[in-house]
Amino acid sequence: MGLSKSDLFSKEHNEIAALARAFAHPARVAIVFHLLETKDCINGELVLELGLAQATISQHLRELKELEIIRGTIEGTKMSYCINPDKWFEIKQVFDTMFDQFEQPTDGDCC
Amino acid sequence: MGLSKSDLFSKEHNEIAALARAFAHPARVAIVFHLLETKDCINGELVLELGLAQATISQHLRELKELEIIRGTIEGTKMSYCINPDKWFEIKQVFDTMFDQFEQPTDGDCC
DNA sequence: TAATTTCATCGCAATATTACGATTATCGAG
DNA sequence: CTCGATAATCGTAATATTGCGATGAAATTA
Repeated sequence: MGLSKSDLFSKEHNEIAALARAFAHPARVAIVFHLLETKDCINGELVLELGLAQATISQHLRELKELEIIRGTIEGTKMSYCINPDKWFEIKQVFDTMFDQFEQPTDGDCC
Repeated sequence: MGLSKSDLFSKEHNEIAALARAFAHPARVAIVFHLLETKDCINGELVLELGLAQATISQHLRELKELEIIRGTIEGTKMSYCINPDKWFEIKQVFDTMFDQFEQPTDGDCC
């Protein structure tokens, strides 16, 4: 069948998966990196930067926006997008916590 | 059309996306968390833990294994999986670097 | 050796994602 | 108000992902 019976999994696991999904496509990674560098951009700029159609980029932007990773404000006839600092730190926190969960197996080698 | 014209994107962006994909499904997140906690587990244990079929979990394990996030060794008729420490730290590094790329917009508010 | 246990793989169905052309809505310029 | 520019949305095709039953392979046990 299809996708994720999300009620099988804990809220935490579902949330991490949802956040990871945001970065699970190179176009969205590229968009985020572009925003990290220029801290201000428009859809059209990205259409030139990446080689994707306007509709496609708009769709990726919407996904990032729905997760509140980015914010957009209308700037005349253009749009200005930027990283949402609060969410950015929240995500960083979530992943940091996960990565720090790992303990080196001091005793023997496990496998 | 379909998926990612991965040659449109930089090697770095593709790699981040591939790593993020590993965590982009709650079942895989749950598996990783289970390994983080018990640092040793078998497929069958996970079938009880999560509510998925044996074949499904085996498939998720394979994806994690292909990315070298986990390793598995044969233990009699069972399998013993564990986190791959080297890869774990590498991934942590990749994400840390990305998250630290963000600079708070000191001057004005951008959007 | 035959039965059992455990996991991987195959093949397929169901669903999600990605991509894009076409259309629509909004704003600024003339 | 009309036109041009810009980005969101719609509809749809192509592709990827998930999930699982059935089957297969390898080791253990009886």
